[in-house]
Amino acid sequence: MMTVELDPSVLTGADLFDVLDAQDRAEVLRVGVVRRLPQGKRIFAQGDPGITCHSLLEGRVKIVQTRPDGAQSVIRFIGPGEMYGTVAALMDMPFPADSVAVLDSLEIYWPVKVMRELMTRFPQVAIRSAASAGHRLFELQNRVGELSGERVEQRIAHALVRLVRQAGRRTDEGIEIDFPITRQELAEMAGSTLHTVSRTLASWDDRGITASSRRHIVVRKLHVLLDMADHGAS
Amino acid sequence: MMTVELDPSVLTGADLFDVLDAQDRAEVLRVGVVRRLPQGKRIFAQGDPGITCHSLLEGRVKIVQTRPDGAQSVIRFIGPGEMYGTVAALMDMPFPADSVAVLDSLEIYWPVKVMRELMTRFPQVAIRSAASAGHRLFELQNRVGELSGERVEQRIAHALVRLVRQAGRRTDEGIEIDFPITRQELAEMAGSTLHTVSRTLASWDDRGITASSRRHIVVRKLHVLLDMADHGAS
DNA sequence: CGTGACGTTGACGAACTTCAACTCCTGTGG
DNA sequence: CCACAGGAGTTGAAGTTCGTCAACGTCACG
Repeated sequence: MMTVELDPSVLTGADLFDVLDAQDRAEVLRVGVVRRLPQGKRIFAQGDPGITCHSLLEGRVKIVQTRPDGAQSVIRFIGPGEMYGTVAALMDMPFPADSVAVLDSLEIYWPVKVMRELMTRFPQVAIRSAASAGHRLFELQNRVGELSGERVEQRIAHALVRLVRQAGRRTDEGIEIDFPITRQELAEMAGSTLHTVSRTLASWDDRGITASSRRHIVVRKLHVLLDMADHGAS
Repeated sequence: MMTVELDPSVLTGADLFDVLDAQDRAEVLRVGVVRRLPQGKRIFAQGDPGITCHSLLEGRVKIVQTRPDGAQSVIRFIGPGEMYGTVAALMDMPFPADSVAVLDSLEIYWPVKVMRELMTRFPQVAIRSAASAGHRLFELQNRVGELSGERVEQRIAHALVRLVRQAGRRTDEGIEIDFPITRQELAEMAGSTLHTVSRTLASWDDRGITASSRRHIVVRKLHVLLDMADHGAS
């Protein structure tokens, strides 16, 4: 494992730590371990004991659940500044899903024991962490609602809207998803198959709603997507 | 609104408060409002500002999400001793779903301001609350996985297993769901329709797996149900 | 004893998945 | 620099699951 030189500013964007001043951030950094994650690297595995809390510094990580029959679903994508694995670790439970780097990435992690100390010393960190868990709770509640009633096209629209919010970058072509994503992954977000996603994107491309290519999606007409997401209007 | 005479022991079963001694529990009770909930009463509505934290003392409450097209999904059922509405309130957000009493029930609630004070004075209450939110997070994550790949029968099996764990009562006939539940509600838990649930239960009844009647379900062969839930074996 | 809410059952077909065969990139090693 | 291997994507056709429509039972309660 290599050690990487970093100055405290790398934690600036992190939800959990931007409430701290530079000195405290330096302290938080000092007690964590920074490491590179090559693309495809599995950071932790579903079922492993949750003994580490992670925060992404650069790149992109996906959280994937595998079911007994082997089918996978993408629970969420993690961007720079987001924490993951934290809830399981703090609750002393096994990780409920795998986490995999989808890009060459950089993370910092702490043994849960250390994170607990940090949270005691810096209660704002604990509060932020709880708030983030709360938001995820609501988001999952919405997803349960979506998955249990909506048609596939609508669910794919929802998934894509979510990606736009989380990883959308404005360009003159429209809003671009800023990391490479496959149809398979989009299917695993929407609870569908890569075939159906492929057909759906093809149709949206035809209608000028999106412009998609290999592992790359640009949303050209977000309003249409939003419409589909909550009316189901085609 | 009527006031109800209660002694502190009513909070004994409550996850959140059984860490407190009798005196502290009495204090917690004193600052809350106890009220009866007739069957069908809506306690709070999706979109309402979350300004109250609730705990069920007796009866049964369902948390239901309504989507723009009018379709509903049952997010969870609340039993005695469970909290609800708390996460939204503490996060100062609108309630993300309706809550409705499915039986004549009894609840206690606190303005969120008061709950925050209680949590400051009794940090164990805050810790319990966070742990409970964490468990719900994992449960929802699993449900997302289930809803996005599994076949209907398997999803209904999951829903029923969940009900057994939460509201199962051993009888000599098998394990009985201890509150009245309609096929419609089971369908809304499993992301299906009352028709499919009706057919599925009929088939299970034939095979001796369950014994269902009007708003009433007894599970006779839990192992078969568990098998179906995670193998998909029929 | 009538009026709703709840439940059942059959027929039908749309929506998707599954299967299969092909194409097109992209990176790698000879 | 080219060949080729494997990942990613496309597209048609076949097959199934399940939702939808419709009509009818039945239980509970006033």
